[in-house]
Amino acid sequence: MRPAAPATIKDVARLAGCGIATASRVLNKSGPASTEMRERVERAARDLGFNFNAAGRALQSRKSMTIGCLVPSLANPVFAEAVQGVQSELLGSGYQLLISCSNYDDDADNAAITTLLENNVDGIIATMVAPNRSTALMQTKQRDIPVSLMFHDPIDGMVTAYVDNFVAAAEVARRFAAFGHTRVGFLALRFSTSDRSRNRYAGFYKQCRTSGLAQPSLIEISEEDAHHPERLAAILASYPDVTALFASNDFLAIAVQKATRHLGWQVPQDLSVVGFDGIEVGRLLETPLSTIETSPEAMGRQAAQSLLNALQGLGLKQRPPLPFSFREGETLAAPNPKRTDDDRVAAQPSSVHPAQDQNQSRTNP
Amino acid sequence: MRPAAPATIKDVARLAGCGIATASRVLNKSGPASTEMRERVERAARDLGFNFNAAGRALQSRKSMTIGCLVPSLANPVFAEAVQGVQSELLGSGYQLLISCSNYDDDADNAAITTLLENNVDGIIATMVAPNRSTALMQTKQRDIPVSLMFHDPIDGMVTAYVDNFVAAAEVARRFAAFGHTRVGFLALRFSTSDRSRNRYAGFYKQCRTSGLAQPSLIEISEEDAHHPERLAAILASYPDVTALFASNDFLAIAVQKATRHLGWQVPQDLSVVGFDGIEVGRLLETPLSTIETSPEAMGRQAAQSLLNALQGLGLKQRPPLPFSFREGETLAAPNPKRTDDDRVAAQPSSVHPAQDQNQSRTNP
DNA sequence: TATGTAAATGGAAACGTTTCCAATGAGACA
DNA sequence: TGTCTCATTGGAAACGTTTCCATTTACATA
Repeated sequence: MRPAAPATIKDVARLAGCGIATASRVLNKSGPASTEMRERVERAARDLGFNFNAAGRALQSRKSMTIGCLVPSLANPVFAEAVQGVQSELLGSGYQLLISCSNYDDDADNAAITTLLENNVDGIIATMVAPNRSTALMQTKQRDIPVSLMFHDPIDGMVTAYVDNFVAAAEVARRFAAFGHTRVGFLALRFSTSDRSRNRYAGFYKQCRTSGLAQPSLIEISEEDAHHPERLAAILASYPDVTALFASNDFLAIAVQKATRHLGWQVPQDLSVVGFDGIEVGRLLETPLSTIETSPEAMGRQAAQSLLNALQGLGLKQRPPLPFSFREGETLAAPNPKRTDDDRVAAQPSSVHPAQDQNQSRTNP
Repeated sequence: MRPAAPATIKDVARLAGCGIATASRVLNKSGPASTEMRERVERAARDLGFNFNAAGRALQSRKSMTIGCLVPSLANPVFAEAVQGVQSELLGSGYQLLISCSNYDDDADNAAITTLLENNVDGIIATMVAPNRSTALMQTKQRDIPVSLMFHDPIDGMVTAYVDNFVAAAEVARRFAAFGHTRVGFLALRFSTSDRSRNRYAGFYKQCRTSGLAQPSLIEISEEDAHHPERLAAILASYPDVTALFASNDFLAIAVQKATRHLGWQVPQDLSVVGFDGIEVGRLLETPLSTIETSPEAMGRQAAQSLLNALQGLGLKQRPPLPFSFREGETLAAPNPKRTDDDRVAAQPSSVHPAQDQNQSRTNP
């Protein structure tokens, strides 16, 4: 037998012996109905296994009951957890989650937003490469579709769920100073395309100066470098005077720990490392990672809450930044006075990082 | 000014000076049209910034161009990566991804499937607690909606993208035997609710017997235990004769490494540990994890491919299991002959795991 | 020129829902 | 009994699209 077409509200009305309008009112509890009619309709719906057809509803009500969510990648647990947070916040709300990933690509970002818009999403939650200059995002204003960002610091009056990257990064500089470090560095992966990374550097830089540290070295590396400990080791070796490194995310910080072993350095004796994000695995390392602990899930939840409020007509309101905390870990300590720079330079591998010069760029914020 | 209602195909037709049907044919390239008409319509569409309305389309065509995806949780990178694989495979296909998470809850699983069905998804990709006895999943048959599972071994003729857990786990037993271990254990988190975990144990158990090892100890722990190294340590200490442990996933294996430090044991000298999944962070540990390496992303891709094929009317076909490999790592070695059991027992902390008895259950597959 | 064929085109129905509005009926009050 | 109210109820339009089918047009052939 061929798949029986699902029952429609018409079928329910016919079985209940009433008009379609009445059936709709009963099933939606959206209007008056006698007790008897109510019972007849509900019974009919139950008997037929009736379910609303979302398309019909969406067409008529001009609401898709769907929320679009765009993140760079789900392979990054930070974003995956955020989406998880969004998802769980949306759970009882009746809204469904439409997902898109950009793989950190600006064009893909815009294409994804456009697609979401074509799918009539009622709202959008996004983390993008450049939300401030996304043409696609402009259209949301025109169409009056609320947008709630995640991770981004506030820009252009867009509402966002975030931790204050500037302030958090400054905290790291303060800790470095407290331990007596003077030459420090900032390690970033996608510095040019990540406003978060740039804000972290800015806050770090500012506080370094305030605390009397030397201007921090900005070390930008490629994905390739990050995945090859020996390459990363060579890069690190080319900054022999840096005694503490702030990595713009935990994965980078973990990669640094791994790379230092290639150099025969000890963390934190020879090099202190602090990460950002506070991913769970950082705790499990033999030397637990010192890091800025954030809650991506909370960001997802807050973004979802803001959006739901807006969708209820309560307005889209910016909330204060989410809290972060410094997780002590064991990768931050005072610089080792016994080891001289020469010792460390001597331990450096013979192969020098080929792109070393480019990577030594020291940019001001 | 209030948000301008988006242009409809009617507007396009009017501006192009043709019938709606013609406009539709041109825009969809679904029928004949003169070159001149084609130009007029396309120009009108461009000028109006026309986009199809998904709801109207879905209603008429009875296709939502939407695929539902249900996973236990996105906080687990294994599933997050799988979804990422699904997502990227779907990218150019015109299908959108609707996401749901069950948090490993059977009822939530069924509720989620029902919701997806109500949203008229054209197909479903899922990893569930118990797909074989999901009543909601039955409905997909009735409505002729293709379903493609991920991670599950084949059951009930359902199509699934998976690695052969039984065979992969047997490989671990073989490696244990090759290194000369005789007393081994299997550590599981959600043994009773995870068919994957059970299949891994079954394969492991079988091969242990075949290779002449003692019957492996089945050690089932709670989420709580896994997060508290001292608790896990106490549990491990209660299996003093076990020299090699197969953890049913990498996180557990990493937790074990961490817990052993509480006992003063060295991995792999005092205890060999092998994980399952092959998550990236395993590589970054000071002692890189030995594990069965799989590709969740590939599973997601394959599941999506199968579904897309089915959606094109090519039929839903089971494909052979995806490959896995044994990642050497450094947490598997020969048992240390110098350390006696007594030594190790002596190192065990005084506090004994309270639920120890229950956890010592040794079940046959 | 008349006829036939194929290509191009448009009208209109249908998809499933919500909701406006008019119609019905019952009870209350004078 | 006759009006008036108010609660129920149902008809029908509208949402934006696709597609069947009929009509028109152009052109080639007899």
